[in-house]
Amino acid sequence: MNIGIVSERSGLTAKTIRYYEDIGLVKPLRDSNGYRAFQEKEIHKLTFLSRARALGFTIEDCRALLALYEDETRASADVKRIAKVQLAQIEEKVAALGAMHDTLSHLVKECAGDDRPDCPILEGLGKV
Amino acid sequence: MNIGIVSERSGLTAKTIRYYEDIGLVKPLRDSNGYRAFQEKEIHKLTFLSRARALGFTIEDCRALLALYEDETRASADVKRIAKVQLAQIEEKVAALGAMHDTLSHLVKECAGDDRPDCPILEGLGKV
DNA sequence: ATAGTGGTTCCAGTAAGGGGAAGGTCAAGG
DNA sequence: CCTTGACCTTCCCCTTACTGGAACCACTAT
Repeated sequence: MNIGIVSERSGLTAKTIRYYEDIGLVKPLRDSNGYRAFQEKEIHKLTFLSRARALGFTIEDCRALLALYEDETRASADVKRIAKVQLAQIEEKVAALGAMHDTLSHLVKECAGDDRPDCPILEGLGKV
Repeated sequence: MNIGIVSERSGLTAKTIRYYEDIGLVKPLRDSNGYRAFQEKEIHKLTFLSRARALGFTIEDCRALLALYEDETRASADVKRIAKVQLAQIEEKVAALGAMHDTLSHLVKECAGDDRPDCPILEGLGKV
């Protein structure tokens, strides 16, 4: 599978995919013509990367998560430990998003959608 | 209020706060000694930036959201429109995080935490 | 054969900061 | 009064995670 298809299916640009190869996140094979030859497994990894990056996980977070996916000889105790750390991070993110969601949707509700300039966004956005 | 306090309260580093001033996200006053003098309102903005950035919103997303907060002459119709776009983004993020959470917590559950190398993470992580 | 599309590498630039130097400022203690 | 230490300032370069563009090679189609 060529990089164009992979780009389409994973949601990453070809540029980004090449970059991810550079830094060792994926290691596609090569065809005799020099083209990268991706397999299904690579698509899954890249799709995951696409999502995780959009959610604010760093490349190194992603590397840790992919290592779980990758390492055939892993001990499940390690997997469990790493996964738990990431789970905690995810839960924090969900909570923060939830708070932002509440604030914004409250705002949307309160805002009559008219031309008055007194939307109550101010009180909620950055509450400590 | 000096930058150190603001850093502590907002969760951003002093460096980042100065950078945000550079790019026009905040405009603290200055004391006669040249120190930045922040007000409560600035803390709220910075706290919000801290959270939003950690969740993968771009600076430009944040700028749009802060514009709502900032613009005293805004029409609530505009506010509502922008807020709705952001709400949709947030909902997507929550859904994606939810999927990652399910996958990982499933993994944590399935993984006995022993030394067997067959953790079932593979099937879930990058499902298209 | 030639155009067009899509692949390759490489080099340079951007975004969003971080590290650290060189120096000014303030409060406390001797 | 002076110094010490913590905190502030600007400036410049470094890093991360890409993005754009040039120059060139490969496959397909007319």
